[in-house]
Amino acid sequence: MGNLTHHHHHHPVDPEKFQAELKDKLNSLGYRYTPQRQQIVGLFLSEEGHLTAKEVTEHVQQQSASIDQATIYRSLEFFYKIGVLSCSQMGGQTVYEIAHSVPHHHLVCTNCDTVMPLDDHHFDDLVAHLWQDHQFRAELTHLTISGLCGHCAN
Amino acid sequence: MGNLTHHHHHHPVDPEKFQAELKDKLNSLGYRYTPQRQQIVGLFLSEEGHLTAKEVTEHVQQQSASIDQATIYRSLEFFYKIGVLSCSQMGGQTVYEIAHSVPHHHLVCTNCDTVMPLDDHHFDDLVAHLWQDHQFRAELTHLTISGLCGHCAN
DNA sequence: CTGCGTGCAAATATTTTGCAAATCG
DNA sequence: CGATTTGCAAAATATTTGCACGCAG
Repeated sequence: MGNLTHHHHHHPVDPEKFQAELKDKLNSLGYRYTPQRQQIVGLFLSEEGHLTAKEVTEHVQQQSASIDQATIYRSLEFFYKIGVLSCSQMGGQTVYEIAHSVPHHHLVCTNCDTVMPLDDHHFDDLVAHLWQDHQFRAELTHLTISGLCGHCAN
Repeated sequence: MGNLTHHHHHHPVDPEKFQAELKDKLNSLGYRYTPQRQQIVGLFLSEEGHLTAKEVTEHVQQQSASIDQATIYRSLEFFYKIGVLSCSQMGGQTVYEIAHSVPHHHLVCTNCDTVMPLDDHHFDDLVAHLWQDHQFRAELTHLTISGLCGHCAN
């Protein structure tokens, strides 16, 4: 199980603004935005990729504080439930990332482990076919497709 | 994590012939076709679906003998390596099934947990688009698509 | 008989849970 | 203050490994 590199791309969100709004959101729901939670969300904002629970733990504990594993797990689950993080399966591992409003998928290069986001619209035809041919109402969220990226395919 | 029901469809292979040929294949490679391995393969032939290591253990141990967990894990890995079983991820779980020569995928109903096989050709257009638009050479093997089956969608 | 494979037990890895103490609002 | 969260420790779950014995070929 190799460690995953991530495709960084500049995000439109301002981290500080995001965190401030998130704090308000949590507070208005009766939840708290603790330093631990801030640190975890901060990590996802700076990394802008998908991280496993283990990776989150490593990054966060290396940064400074010693946040307990259990806290990491509970926080990831918490943020997933309230829709701040999304969760998917990549190579048998559960990975989390900031939840985008637009559904998207991932292309993973089996050679260099680069992960590229893939827009949802690529699956429109497939979804239509599945409905027509199989009466199957596909819910395509966070599909992961393996293969060779342009760089490694040549 | 609900337990998975499977879509049974009659297989073109004769279980006894399959097992006999498999024995020959293993022997010619210097491997042995032990009762434990026979039982495991027999299970996959009769179930004709995907099973987790845990499910294999339950079925096999319930059948008669008490095969050790470790043996199950080692056998699944063994059969995967020599190409008799294929392996994929479904809902975060590793599942195995008899390796078919024709690549195929799965539709999983999130309501009734039914699993339906899906032919590879549905993805031809997608693969072509990924290559054209993203220079990505997709290796589509064992994709799992969630959604509602015809029965549950209505 | 030879070495591949199994059972057993223990190690390792991953995730979850109970509970008392800490702390955010 | 009071409910939410955290840390800690222990439990539950999942998978792997070492080793001596058993058995298929």
